[in-house]
Amino acid sequence: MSKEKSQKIPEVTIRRLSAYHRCLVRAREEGMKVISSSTLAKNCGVNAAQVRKDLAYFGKFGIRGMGYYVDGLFTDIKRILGIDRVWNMALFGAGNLGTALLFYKDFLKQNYHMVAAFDIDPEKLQKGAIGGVPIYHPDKLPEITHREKIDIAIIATPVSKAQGVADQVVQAGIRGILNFAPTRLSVPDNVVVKDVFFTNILDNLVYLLTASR
Amino acid sequence: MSKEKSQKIPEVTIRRLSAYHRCLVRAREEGMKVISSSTLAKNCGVNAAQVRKDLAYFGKFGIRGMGYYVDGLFTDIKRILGIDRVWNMALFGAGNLGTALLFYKDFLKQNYHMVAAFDIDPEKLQKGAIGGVPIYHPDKLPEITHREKIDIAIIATPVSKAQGVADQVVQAGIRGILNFAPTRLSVPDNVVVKDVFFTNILDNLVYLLTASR
DNA sequence: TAGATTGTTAATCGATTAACAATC
DNA sequence: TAGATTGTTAATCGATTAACAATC
Repeated sequence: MSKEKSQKIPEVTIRRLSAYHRCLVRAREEGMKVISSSTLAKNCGVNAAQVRKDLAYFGKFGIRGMGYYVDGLFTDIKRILGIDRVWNMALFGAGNLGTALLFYKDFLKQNYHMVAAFDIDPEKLQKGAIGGVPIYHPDKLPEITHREKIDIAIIATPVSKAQGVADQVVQAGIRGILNFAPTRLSVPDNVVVKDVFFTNILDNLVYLLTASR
Repeated sequence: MSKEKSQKIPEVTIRRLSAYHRCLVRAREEGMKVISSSTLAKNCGVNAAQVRKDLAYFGKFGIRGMGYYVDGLFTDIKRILGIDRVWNMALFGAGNLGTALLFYKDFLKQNYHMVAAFDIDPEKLQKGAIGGVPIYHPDKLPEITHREKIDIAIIATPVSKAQGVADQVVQAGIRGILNFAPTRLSVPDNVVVKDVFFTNILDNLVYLLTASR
């Protein structure tokens, strides 16, 4: 049973849903058939009422007195998040980080497919592919985007190139960007950007170490 | 002027402080001498009152009618975050992602020094170093931790090895962990862990694309 | 039925922001 | 002095959690 209520869903709820999903993968591997909100909460380090509240935004998934069917909840959360299908991704910038991402195995496990890489380095273009992913010159972006049905761009270029690439990506009709270049990208309202800034995360870690608790 | 009030500082405030810091780096490069809370806010995509509130947790840094000295605020934020010194890091797991991190240039720019890498692969140990960073067998962890004064462990091993490595790291006296292995680590209360889970971030992106706004 | 756990309400807690006196 | 912008208060908004009736 699921009625997606039209209501503002907090961003943190979505992040936690993703964490619950990860826990459920584990629970399935361990052969659990049913899980309670309190067990799920403990495994994810959150409050049990919060688990139930988060799920309540999207419907009723449990059985009173019993808990949640692991398989059922797993499927429902996938559907809620939109990860019950394949998402095609293209990498921009096949440097060290980019290359590592081309080889990254966890993407595939979760239905995230890396279908193309773009770089301007003639040597890399010469190779044709890295980690089994074909490399193209950015000139080919519009063509490849269409042919490979690219949904998401991963930007791993130097900062100096990132905004330009973002502009081209948006121009080609891609609406999702995962940005590793440590700079804020400006994009139209209908495009979604998620930043992964390693040094900001380290700053956060260091603050907690310095404030020492 | 700065009196660190003993008050609970929200985690989001620290994250924003890190973003302000990034903006100030840029402002300095552009030769700006003074910046107002509204300009800083606009550059970081937040509310101007929020910038002032965030700073107010730590003291008074501005001049009424004028704004903030770019250099002064830059220095103050570095001090608040604890990034006004060098932090030594060690990498665990020199696979694709790990190797990319060994070559990652932005760490150095921000006083994050990668001083050692640990791996069990004989071939890698044979090489002695990757990206200028010496590689050791984990057996040497206690010795190297002490000698190189390692503050932070970066875990980039497979999930199956991550908890074991975390245990060794904690045992060696390291109190900060940046974890790339997609699994929750259990550590003592006095140890700080920050997770970087690529697929969770993609899940989040995908939800927003699916919910389409 | 007795025991357990959900779904949901209401209370609490915390973060954001508008507004403005203070002051450069 | 007039104009500008801070630092801070108070109002608003939103998220977390305790509590419990509903119900398996």
